[in-house]
Amino acid sequence: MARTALTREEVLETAAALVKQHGPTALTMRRLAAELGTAVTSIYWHVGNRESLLDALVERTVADLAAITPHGRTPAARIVSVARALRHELRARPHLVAMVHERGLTERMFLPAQRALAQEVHAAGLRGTRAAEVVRAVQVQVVGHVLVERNRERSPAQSPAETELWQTATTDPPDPALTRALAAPVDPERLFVTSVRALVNGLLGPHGPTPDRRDG
Amino acid sequence: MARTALTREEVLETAAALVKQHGPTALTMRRLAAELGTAVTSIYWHVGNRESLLDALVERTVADLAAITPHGRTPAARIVSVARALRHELRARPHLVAMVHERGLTERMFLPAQRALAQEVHAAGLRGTRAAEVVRAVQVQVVGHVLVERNRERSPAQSPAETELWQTATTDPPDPALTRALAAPVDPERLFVTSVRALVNGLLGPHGPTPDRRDG
DNA sequence: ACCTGAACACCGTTCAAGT
DNA sequence: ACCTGAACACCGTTCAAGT
Repeated sequence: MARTALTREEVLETAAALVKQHGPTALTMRRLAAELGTAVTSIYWHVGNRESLLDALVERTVADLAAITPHGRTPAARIVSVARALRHELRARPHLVAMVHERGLTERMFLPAQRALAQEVHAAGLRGTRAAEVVRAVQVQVVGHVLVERNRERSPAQSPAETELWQTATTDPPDPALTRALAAPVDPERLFVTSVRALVNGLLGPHGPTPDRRDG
Repeated sequence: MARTALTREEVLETAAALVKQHGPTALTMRRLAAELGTAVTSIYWHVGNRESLLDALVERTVADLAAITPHGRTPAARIVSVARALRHELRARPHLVAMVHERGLTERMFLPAQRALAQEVHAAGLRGTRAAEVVRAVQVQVVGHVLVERNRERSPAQSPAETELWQTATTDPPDPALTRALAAPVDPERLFVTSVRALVNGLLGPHGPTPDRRDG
């Protein structure tokens, strides 16, 4: 009843498919073996153990991330376009990105984008440590947004809902319209673009970062 | 060999201690039982199962989060102070915060801070949906930073290091000082304050959010 | 070089039985 | 009302044995 020879590539492919469809918890060695039609222990010969199998999947994801090219006229617009593209790519593979994050390889994954951002910040006239700060601020902004967004999506029914919580506030709200707006659902794309634009304006604009003062 | 009567409170306390010291994976029902000096199955009577035990721990963390009060003179400074305090609180209990995040209760946990931010944004003269957008942008900014920071700390030795990656760049870097700065280690506190300040300036300042245009 | 089943030490959970 | 041990169906991993 021998099947065609098992390859490391085949193991990785099937494992990746399992993760994409049902999340990382669904990737058990026994289930993977069943999917492949082999004995559980054969997998060990090809990939070592579960941990290094996951490592390999993560490595793959990092490599998969397509190169991102900026679009737009001004440096600010081009930076925002990189941020948007980045967000899009990350959201296309949530499970695998989460695994990259858990393994602390987010930095690695972001390198191509970082290069693109660096070029734009340079074009905007910033140099040295100040320029680096802008690159990093944008990078953190993007990763942070994606992580928070994903979190929000995974749990659409908060209990109690924000609405309810705001209604039970002890102090009267200063602005009913604000209260209503905070109780309403979020448009993540919109919030994302608004935030990135504000951050970039704040960093590139006349009020830019003040490297020497630390007090709030 | 009967010990004093087991209480739900005692179970939660011991479970929380285990998580704080060794992370959530260390919290197995058998280990918890050993720590408590009872049979594994006794725990089930008090907390149902592992899942609802974790739920209870998360609920506790949300409740534990101390009320945060703004400091400073201008609304912008007061917003930044809330952001810093928030970051500090979150970083004090990383494992539990991660669990709150995984369970999608980040929103809930942030409500007190959200109220404080709302008041400051109101004081800064913003109203309605625009004000709400600022509150949310700052909130995401803080959570995002904390998540990314924690990720960076958990894996101090990136392989290959950023330095190495930048050195192997195919295109010549436009700014050697920028390249050097990006290869150097990050000061997270500094990056955080710079980013929040820039975001707040960008949102409250003259270039504020433009709610109707969506193009980058 | 590659694959296998048996075995080990773990899990979370259920359940009938105790007091 | 509270606690217990036995049992079940899972894990990841090791290892001696096969070809």
